[in-house]
Amino acid sequence: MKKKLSIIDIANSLNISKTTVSFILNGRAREKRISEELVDRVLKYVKEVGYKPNSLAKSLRTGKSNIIGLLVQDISNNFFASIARQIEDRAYKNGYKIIYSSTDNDTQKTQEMIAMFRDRHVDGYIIVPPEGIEEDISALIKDGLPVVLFDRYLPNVKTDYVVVDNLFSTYNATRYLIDKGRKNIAFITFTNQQTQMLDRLEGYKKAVVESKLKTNIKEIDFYPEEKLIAEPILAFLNEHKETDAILFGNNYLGTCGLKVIRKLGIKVPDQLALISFDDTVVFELCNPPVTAISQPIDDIADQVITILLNRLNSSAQNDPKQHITLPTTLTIRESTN
Amino acid sequence: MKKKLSIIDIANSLNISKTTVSFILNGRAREKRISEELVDRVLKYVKEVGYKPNSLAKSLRTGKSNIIGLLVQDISNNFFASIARQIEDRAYKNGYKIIYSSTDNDTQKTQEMIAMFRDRHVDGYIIVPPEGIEEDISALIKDGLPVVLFDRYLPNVKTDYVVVDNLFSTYNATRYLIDKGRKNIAFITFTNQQTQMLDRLEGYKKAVVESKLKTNIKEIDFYPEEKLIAEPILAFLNEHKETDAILFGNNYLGTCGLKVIRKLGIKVPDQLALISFDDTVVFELCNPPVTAISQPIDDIADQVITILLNRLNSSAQNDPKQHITLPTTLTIRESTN
DNA sequence: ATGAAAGCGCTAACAA
DNA sequence: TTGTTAGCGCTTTCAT
Repeated sequence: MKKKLSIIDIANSLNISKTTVSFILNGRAREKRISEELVDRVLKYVKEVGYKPNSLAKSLRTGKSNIIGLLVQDISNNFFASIARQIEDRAYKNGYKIIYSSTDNDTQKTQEMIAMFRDRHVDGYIIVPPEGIEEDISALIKDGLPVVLFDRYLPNVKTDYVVVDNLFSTYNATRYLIDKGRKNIAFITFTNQQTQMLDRLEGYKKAVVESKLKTNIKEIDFYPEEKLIAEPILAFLNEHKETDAILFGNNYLGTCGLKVIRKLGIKVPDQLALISFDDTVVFELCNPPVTAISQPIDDIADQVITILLNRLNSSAQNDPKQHITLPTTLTIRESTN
Repeated sequence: MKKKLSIIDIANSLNISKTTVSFILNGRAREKRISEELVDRVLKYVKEVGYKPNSLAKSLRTGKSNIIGLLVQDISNNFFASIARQIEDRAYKNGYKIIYSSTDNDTQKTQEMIAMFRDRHVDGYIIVPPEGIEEDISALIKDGLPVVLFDRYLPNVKTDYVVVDNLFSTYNATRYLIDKGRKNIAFITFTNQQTQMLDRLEGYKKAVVESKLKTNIKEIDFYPEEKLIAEPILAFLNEHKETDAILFGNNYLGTCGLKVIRKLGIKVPDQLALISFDDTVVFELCNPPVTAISQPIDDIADQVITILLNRLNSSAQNDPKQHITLPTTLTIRESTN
C-alpha cells in the first residue's frame, strides 16, 4: 500500500516550494511568470510519479467541490434515468461529478438529501421538486447556490427551470382522441398539486370542454408500489364501462394501466383508445403499441446542465432566471386507431 | 447568506474547547467522562443553532468519506437502475452516500472513474467490471480498499462478488425450449469474455449438445447504440430462416431483438419461440409476452451492500472473500408456448 | 520569478 | 474532566 503523494512531496523532490507547484498545477504559471523550463520539469515529474491533488483538501480550501447534486423522483424510472444519464455525461466532461438520489416524491427524504448535499458542499443542484419543498429550495437560493429545476417548477420560487409544454401536450392529445370520434375520454392522474400534473389536467379539460364533452378524471394517490396504483385503476375501469378512451398522466400510470387493461382483456383500441404521457420502450413494443406524448429527453437534459454549468462559471451568476418550455411530440401508434 | 458555523463557534459560544465539542458530537463523551450536564448543554445548543459539522474537513482529517462508489454498466438500463436504487437506499440508511457512474463497458472510462473515486477518497467500491480492468481493481484491493463486484466477476482478482447461476439458467431455459420441441435454437450474445456471458453461453451449449442438436451462436459487438445491435440481429434472422427459437443473452439484446422481430412480422411463438435473460416490464407487456430468466434483483442488491457494509465496519475486513451465487427463475410466458 | 506561512474545519494525541 | 495544539493537503496573500 504505497503512501499517497502530496504536493509537498513533489515540491521537496524537485527542491522548490509547494506554492510554485500549486501555481503550475492550476495553470497560473504564466500569470505568475514561472519559467517554461520549470513548468515542464514539474509537469513531467508529476505525470511520472502519478501525483493527483487531493480534491478533498482542495475543496476544503476553496469551498468548491466540483460536485453537482441531482435529485430525481425515481432513478429507476426510464424517463429520469435517461435524463440523469445525459446530465452525468455532460457534467463529467466539464469536470463535475454527480451525486444523485431518488426522492420518491417524499418531502422529508428530499429535505434530508438536500441537507446531505449541503453538507458535502455541492456546487449546484438539479432537482425534480416534490411538494412542500419550497422553503428548503428558497434557502439554497438565498445562500447563493445555483438550483435548476426540471419536469415541474415551483411557482413561488424564483429560479431556473426546464419543463415541457404540458398543457398543450395533453390538449393536443385529447383533441386527437376527439377527432378520432371518442366521446368518453378519461384522464388518469396523480393526486397532487405539482405544476406538470396540473397543466396536463388543464390541457385535457380544455379540449374536452371545448368539444362539449364530459370530463372524467380519476386521481390516484401516489405510492411507490405498483399494487396501490393498479387497484384504483382497476376499480375505475369497472365503474366506468362507458369510457372509450384514456389519457394517462405519465408513464408510470400508463404502464400500470396497461397491465390492468391486459388483465381485464379489454380490446384496445376497439373498446378503449389509449394515450400515455412519456414514451417508453414498453409503449412501443406492447400490444397494440400505445400512442404516447414523447418528451424531448435529450433536450431537457441538455438545457438543464447547460444552464447549471453557466451559473457555475460565475460569469452568468446573476443573469435573469431562465424558464425553458420545450415542446413534446405525439407519437401515434395503434392504440388510437 | 448566513455564515456557516464551525465547531469553534460552538466552542466559543459555550466557553469550552472545541475538543470537548468534538468528543461530544462524536459520541465519545462517556468514554472521555464528560459531564452529562455539559453534554446536554452542547447538544441542545448545537441543535438550536443548527450546526452541522463540515464533512469535508472531517474526511480530510479522518481519511474516511462515508461515500461508496458505484460503477454499473448503464444506469438507464432497468436491471442496473433497480439494483442501484436498492443499494442507494440501504447505503443511506447506514450513513453512506453513493456516487455513481455508468461505465458503458468502456475500460478507459471506467479507469477514469475509479481514479476520480479514489481522488474523492470513497470508502468502498461496488463495480460491474468491464473487460481489461483487472489491474485497476487489483490496485484498489492492494491498497486495502473494499471492492464488491456483481453481475460478473474477474477470475484473476481475489475479491467479493455476487452473481447469479448463469450457466444453469441458460441450460435450464434451453432445455425448456428443447422440451417444447424446438430444434434450431439460436443464442444471441455479445462478443466478450465476461464471465456472465461466457457462462450463459456454456449453459446453452451444454443443453443443445446434450440433446444432439446443433448450436447456432450469434455474437454481436457491443455498442451503446441501438441501431448497431439491431442490424446484426436482422442480418442473422434473414440468414437463418431455419431458426425456430432464440435465447437472448440479456435484456438489451432481447428488447432490440423484439423490435426487429416485430418489424419483420415473424410470428411468435409459432414460427419462433423466444426467451430472454433478465426480466423487464417490456417482456411482460409485449405481444406475446416473452418468457424470461428473472434475476433476483432485490437479493443481489441486498447481498452486495451487506457485504460491503460489513467490510467497511472493519471487523470483517480480513474475513475470507465471499463469492455469492444466486439462483434465477424462469418466468414462463406465451412466447414459448 | 519563487517562497514562507496562514488558514479552510476537523480529530486526536498529549497535557493539565 | 477539559483544553492546547499539531496536522490532514491544499490555495493564496504577502514578501522577497
